[in-house]
Amino acid sequence: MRDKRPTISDIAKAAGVSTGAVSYALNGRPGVSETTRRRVMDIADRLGWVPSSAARSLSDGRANAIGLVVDRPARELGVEPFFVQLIAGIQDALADGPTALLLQVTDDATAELEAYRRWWAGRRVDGVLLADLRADDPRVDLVRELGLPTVVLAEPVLPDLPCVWTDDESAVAEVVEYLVALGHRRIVRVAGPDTFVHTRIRSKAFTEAAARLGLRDARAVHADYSDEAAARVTRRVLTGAEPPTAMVFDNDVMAVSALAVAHELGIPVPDRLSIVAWDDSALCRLVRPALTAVRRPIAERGATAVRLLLDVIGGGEPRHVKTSDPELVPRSSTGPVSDQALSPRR
Amino acid sequence: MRDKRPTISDIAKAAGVSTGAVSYALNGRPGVSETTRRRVMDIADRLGWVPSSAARSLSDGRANAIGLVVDRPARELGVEPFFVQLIAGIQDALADGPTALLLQVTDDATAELEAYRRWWAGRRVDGVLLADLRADDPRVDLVRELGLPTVVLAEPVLPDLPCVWTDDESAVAEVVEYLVALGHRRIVRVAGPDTFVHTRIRSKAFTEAAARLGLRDARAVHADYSDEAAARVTRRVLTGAEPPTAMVFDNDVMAVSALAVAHELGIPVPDRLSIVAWDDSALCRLVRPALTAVRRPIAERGATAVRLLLDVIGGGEPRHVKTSDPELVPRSSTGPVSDQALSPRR
DNA sequence: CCAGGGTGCTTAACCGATTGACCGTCCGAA
DNA sequence: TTCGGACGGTCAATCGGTTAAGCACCCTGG
Repeated sequence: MRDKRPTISDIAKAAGVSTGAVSYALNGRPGVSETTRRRVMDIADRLGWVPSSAARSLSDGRANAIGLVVDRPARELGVEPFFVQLIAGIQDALADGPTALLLQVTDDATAELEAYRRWWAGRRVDGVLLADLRADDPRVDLVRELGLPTVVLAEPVLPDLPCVWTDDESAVAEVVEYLVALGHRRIVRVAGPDTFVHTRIRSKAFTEAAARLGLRDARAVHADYSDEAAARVTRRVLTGAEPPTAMVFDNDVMAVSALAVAHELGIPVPDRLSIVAWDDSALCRLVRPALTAVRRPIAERGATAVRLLLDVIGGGEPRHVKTSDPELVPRSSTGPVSDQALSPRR
Repeated sequence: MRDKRPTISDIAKAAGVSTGAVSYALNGRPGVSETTRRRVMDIADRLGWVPSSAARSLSDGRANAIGLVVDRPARELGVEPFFVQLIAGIQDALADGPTALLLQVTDDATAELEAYRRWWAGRRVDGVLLADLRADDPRVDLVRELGLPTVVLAEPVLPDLPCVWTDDESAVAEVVEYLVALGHRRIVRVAGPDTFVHTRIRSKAFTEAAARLGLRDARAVHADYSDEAAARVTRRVLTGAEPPTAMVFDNDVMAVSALAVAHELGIPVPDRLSIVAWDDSALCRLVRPALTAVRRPIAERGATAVRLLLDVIGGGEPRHVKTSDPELVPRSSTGPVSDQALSPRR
């Protein structure tokens, strides 16, 4: 069976006009009569014509695709719903346009840089999305150097690149206030790596909120988002001197992992330990006790980022956009401080 | 700043030869001297040249991309690690080639068909991967009609399309034997929708294994992979007459959901109920008790499928490929039947 | 000395679409 | 009657590669 994907010259032949006329007709540009336009469009429809993206790219210089590189070990990826939700949101914004999503999953920062370079030089994408911004992120320099249209999923820390962000700061404050209202004073935050911009921002907000509320025993420790690291850290914290009565985790996986550790140590949740997860997910809903979590509008963020990127690609001004605010979803893993938890055990 | 992405004509100018010569040189074809070739390649390197994928596609007819449509509601997606693992495997096989992955996430079967049509007609992809095969799947007819190179992630039920599959049948048998060895006789399987080919295959294997081992009380009920449906079904089954002592779930989310239900009903796991999950994941590892699960080589399957697809695109013969076998990973959610569980409560 | 055959390169057509330049035809106005 | 536009097209260049065909040049053998 021969390839029967029609081209405009097939249409031109069928309509008895030149390919130029067909192009004008199909793109709704002046230069052809209404009669001819209708005839051409009917034929195109009948033949199931779809413009060759390669040909179009070549002549108008647009790839009609945007790129996303997910730089995270596959194992971790499977667990965390973050990227999947992000991608769902991206697709939502892309759904009825001609633009496609090019995805690369890698576990190597150099490969990520290389991907951007290849995509841009090979004209495969018109722009890219940058997730998980780090301090002094080399990707930022790269996209600047390349002149590659970019939208960054991060707080507006870069003046020249458009950022799409969620107000984590106030959410952190809200969580701390919520815990304090429940009577907690010894709160430990298990943060992600300090290299991430959002980690620093949350840390700063955490420290400030603690100071404002007069908590002297609030502190942060770092882990790498994995359940193993979280388990290690949690065990150390809970078996150390002056164990906290509440812990806040920077993702859902670590929180669930901590839940298991508490279970092993015979520490009842929430009676002697309250747990809050960052990023809500089915994971949080499904475990027992179900986890209190901060739900961020991740899909919305992806969609917003795409719209902004398409705008920038189209020549729009780069600007920062804030999404709707995170929401604290209280479930069964948080509760008032019990007398038992407050009294130092001996 | 002007666009500085170089083309072969930039290279040609710099090297003092024609673009044709440059093309021969860069593609390792005869027709240029070794000296010229080296000079051209050095210049290309220095300029950071990458071939324009559009131009290449246009002249050789290859898009250098493959497509994957994920047709699943975003909510569900976030939970199940299946697709993410699949994508990770796909990327692995794609990593050092020129081929990219085009991803579409949708929750609408018609949109999926439309995507294949558009991608193929628009020459955006050279081939596609089909996941979650259903009985009488309309996608199969479509790819046949289009002549679109395809690899199906399913048991080899289609003679003309290459399939990449995992031996679920023997895994089902293994699970049943394992449970029977622990003393279980009343086993309920909570399956996915019967429209999926793999559901039917597992169901058949389950029935056969039960018959072979003389279980009269083995039965299957259907759910839709969601935690809600699983909770509903599990509650009904566990509170009904002759509740099972073991349940096997078709994915991890449903198994975790059942764990929560058992917890609520005060049914200890594994003392009075054993639970087995299909598809291992961090979810299974992190909950307490940790779930016994059947681990399938999902990433391997994705990688194998890609290699097969690239082969088919390159003109290779379509053939069926079996991946390595699933593996039963025993954890704490399964155990011997207790006397308590066997005695009908009254 | 010349035919024959590699080398090593250039030329030009081609892939499928877009688009500026150009060109008949017809109509209305002067 | 003739000139000027508007209308409705065609033509050809262009995007960045690939590749068949052609063409100098040099070496070799007879």
